[in-house]
Amino acid sequence: MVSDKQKNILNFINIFVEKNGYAPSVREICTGVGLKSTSTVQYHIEKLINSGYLQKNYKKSRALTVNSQMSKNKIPILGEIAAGSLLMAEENVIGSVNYPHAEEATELFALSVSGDSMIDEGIHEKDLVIIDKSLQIKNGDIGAFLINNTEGTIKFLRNIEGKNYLVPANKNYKKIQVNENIQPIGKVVSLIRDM
Amino acid sequence: MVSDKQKNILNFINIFVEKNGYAPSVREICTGVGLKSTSTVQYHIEKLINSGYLQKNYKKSRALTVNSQMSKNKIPILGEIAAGSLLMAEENVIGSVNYPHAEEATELFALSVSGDSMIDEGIHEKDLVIIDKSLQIKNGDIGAFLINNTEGTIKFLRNIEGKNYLVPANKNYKKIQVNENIQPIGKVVSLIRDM
DNA sequence: GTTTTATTCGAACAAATGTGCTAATATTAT
DNA sequence: ATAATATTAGCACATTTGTTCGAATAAAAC
Repeated sequence: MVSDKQKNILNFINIFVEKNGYAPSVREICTGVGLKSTSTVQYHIEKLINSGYLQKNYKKSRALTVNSQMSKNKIPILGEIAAGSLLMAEENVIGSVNYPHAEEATELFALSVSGDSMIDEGIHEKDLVIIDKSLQIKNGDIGAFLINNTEGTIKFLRNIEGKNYLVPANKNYKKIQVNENIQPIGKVVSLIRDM
Repeated sequence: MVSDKQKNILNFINIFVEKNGYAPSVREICTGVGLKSTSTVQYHIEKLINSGYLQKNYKKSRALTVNSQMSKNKIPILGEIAAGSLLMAEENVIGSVNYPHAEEATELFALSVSGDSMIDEGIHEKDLVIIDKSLQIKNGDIGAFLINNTEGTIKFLRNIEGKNYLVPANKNYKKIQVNENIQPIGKVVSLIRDM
């Protein structure tokens, strides 16, 4: 739907806004992405608007706004992980949350905790955990895992006598040995609880 | 240092940015705050810049940025509450954190949790709790309290047989009856944990 | 190959916008 | 009252900036 050049422009705008606190002018985008004509930039901006990535205010300068889904510091909240569905599929997004530390929001998402299997670690039901897909889950880390392509869960990953286990922080639950039905999603990097 | 009109202008800019995603032009500020001359606005803008409230980029349109301390969604993190000191005194601010739900940042601040007296509620040492000074702490709420003007603490407030107690969520600690040495700071409304 | 579509450029225009200058008025200090 | 300071206004000017039109080039489809 959007070409590389358009992604390039969107990215430039994002970085510009992040750095300067206001959007670039058409001509600043020109030099920023290596284009010589303002109308070429207009052309791409219109495409980005039609694709829903940008918003504009007619005839106002620097009145570009990047739509929230792809703006920095804002990451999607996923609902229950549906069977076989792609994790980041849009139909699973039930909201979004600002997350100040996010540099690259693409690797991050939030998941609402269901169940009490991590209660002893102070992770409650309804808490929001931030998951970084780009970070490998190491021994001792808390990670998000997908079981049988059906169920999402938050657990400790622990290596015991050479074997990997998903270990809950609740005596009422048992640890599960990692097998081919369990795939890692990402490392839990943060927790947000509203009261 | 800054006059009412200048605060008025700063507030207008803040709201405008919040609403539109980009800063207002000089003439938009004119009509927004009820001034008829662009140079009057320039005059006030320069004052606000000299006072450190605003930043500007010379000859660029809509290139105003509100300095972070007074921008929305950003609230101060306080360190240990020093004896007798005013809670929000600047010397106690050790950082700041973005908090998406903040409408009026003035009533909110963040406190780093020390100790494990609320461990059974999943509130750990080093967690960041967001406190709303404008919300009264009611029976059953978790609140922040100042004891003997010296020590800050997070506890449940519970009314037992007509008397108010600060109740920890940890069997190793005892509840404390509320007396004149204990003053409420605000209600704990959120928790952030980085791992 | 031809046609269609996507992308780029150049130039010109009108509007929006920041700035500079001078003067008038209001407020405060002495 | 007088002087100093703060605030406001009006106007003109130079740039910046978004927009538009036509045409050239590149890429993709047929």
